[in-house]
Amino acid sequence: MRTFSNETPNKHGDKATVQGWVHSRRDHGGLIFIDLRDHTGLVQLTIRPEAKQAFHDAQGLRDEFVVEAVGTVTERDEKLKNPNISSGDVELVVDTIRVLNKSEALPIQVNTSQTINEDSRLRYRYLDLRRSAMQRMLKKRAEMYTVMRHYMDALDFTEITTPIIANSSPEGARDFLVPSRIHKGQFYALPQAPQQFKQLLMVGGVHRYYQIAACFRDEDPRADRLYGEFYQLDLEMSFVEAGEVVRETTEPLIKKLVTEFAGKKLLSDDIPRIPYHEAMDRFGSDKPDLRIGMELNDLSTDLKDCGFGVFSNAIQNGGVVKAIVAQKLFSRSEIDKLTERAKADGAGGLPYMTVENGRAVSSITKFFSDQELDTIISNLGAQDGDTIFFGSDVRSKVNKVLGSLRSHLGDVLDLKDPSVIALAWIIDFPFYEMDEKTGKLDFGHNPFSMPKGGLEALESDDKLAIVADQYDMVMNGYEICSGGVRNHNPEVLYKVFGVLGFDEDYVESKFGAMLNAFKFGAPPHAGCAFGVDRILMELLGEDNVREVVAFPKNGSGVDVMMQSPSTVDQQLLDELELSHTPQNTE
RNA sequence: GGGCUCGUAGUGAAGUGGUUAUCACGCCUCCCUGUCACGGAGGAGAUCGCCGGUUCGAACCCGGUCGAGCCCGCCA
Repeated sequence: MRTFSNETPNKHGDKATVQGWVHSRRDHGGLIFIDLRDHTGLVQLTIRPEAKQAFHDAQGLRDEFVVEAVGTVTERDEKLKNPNISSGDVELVVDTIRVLNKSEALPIQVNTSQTINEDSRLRYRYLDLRRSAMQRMLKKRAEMYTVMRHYMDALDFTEITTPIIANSSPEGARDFLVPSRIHKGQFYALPQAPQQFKQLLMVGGVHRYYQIAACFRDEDPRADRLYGEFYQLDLEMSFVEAGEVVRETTEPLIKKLVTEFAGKKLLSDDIPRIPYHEAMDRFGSDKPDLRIGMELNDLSTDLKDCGFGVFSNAIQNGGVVKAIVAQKLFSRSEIDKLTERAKADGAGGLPYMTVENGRAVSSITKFFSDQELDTIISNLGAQDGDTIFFGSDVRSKVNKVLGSLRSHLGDVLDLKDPSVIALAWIIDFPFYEMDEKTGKLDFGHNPFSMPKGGLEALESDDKLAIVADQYDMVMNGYEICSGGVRNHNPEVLYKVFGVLGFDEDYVESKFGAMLNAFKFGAPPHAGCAFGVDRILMELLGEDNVREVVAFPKNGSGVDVMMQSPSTVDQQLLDELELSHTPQNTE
């Protein structure tokens, strides 16, 4: 029993039984219309007074009552057809109606197009999910999973689930801990990623592994980052090099998702590989949105002797002067707002020039020679009607400020075409990075990646020059995939941690299983993991990941519907020998 | 932990110092035989997040607090 689905069209004169929710009721006194909704959409029920009992019953119906109606499918008169719903050519003239369940007045309306506060939507997510947009989203996620599974299966990948109750890992994000009842004082942890398990599968002779894996991280969320748990298409391959993962396995899949699954256009069919440092220099970001032009240009050489102290001093102190060109003249107040943003990112200010009649116009042009001004315009290729924004400081700060400004201007100038997907690989990440505050060396990215050059590279003096055999994919400014050629050599793994001052005992205590495994014939292997929530968000044109998840936590890590986290029974705490300091007990 | 923005009937919004806080949707009652966001008449529903202060007078100004969203930190 179902409503009017596209697969089984109902014809004029058919008897039909339909079940669903009352989407809206239009009571004309002597004639009642009900829009009945189920997962396939809407159908109009027409209840005439001749069907005496049904008419009486229909008068008592309210929004979101669950009902079953029996009647006759009837072709509507031409002028009564409703092109807005798929079953709009017909209606069900009802004989009998049965209320399967009633509904109280709703806290949030299902049949409305007005925006509803996210807090209310999440509190009543089961009502929110009844809305067609959310139904569509759930279907699309399932469809995406199917595309992924078919693709991986066809490439001889084996789907293997790895433990959810696992071990705390010392590097990376904050863990969710799970206390052990049997082993007092000890803890499991929910995995941040199946990283170690999948590498152990490679050692275990699994040729190609994948799973759509739940990952758990206790870090503060963002619009593009869920709190607590998220899903990755996690894959790993043995006896391969980077190219086989990147070109032969993941690129065809992601292109298929962009074009066939999402119906969007690729900015370019060839997916560029951009070294990390080049990305930072050109875009001020390691996850650039390539739909936006406006690359960062280095003017340090041209302006090192200029009369503008802010610039020349920055350059003399080892910094840089860079600029981006926006194709718009901004108002004073717009400039002020942009300046505020730049300052929030750490800039001292936001110098700018406009281009009018081929000449630079600005309150600061007086500090520059005519030749310098001409050089600025010609090197940037700036045209009349453009605004040039400058950044001057140490390279990393200029990149950050102008990179952030570039992305923002991409929104302001409407340069992010939602029908276009721009992909890029960012490669050659620094293996180690210097913490600017503490001056200490730390991992730049994934410590399990193979350093390019292996043991030899690790012994070089310039640790910051060591590059990881690692590749991240960027989609429209979001990191959607991270992968690498793994370090399968125990000697190199000891050394990787040794550079940071960790001795062999430490490495063995934290990664003993993997180290041991690598001593028994670990095959070379490589892989990656796609963030499926983020991919779905971008492919569905959403700007918040919570929109593509059935039951997300809110921005404070709270499930306002289920009211988790929550306190637990004392007995449970006693069994685990856990105690806690009570918060104010109201 | 920090910054910015916000908090007004069930929902979404208006109201920037002055009688009884406005509107739309929803809800309740009545009328209505072709609507599809049906229409019409009437009605109920708000301690303006909470606490304190300034003022003759506060939804509005100030301080604090709680909650939400976005961002920074954080996210190998």
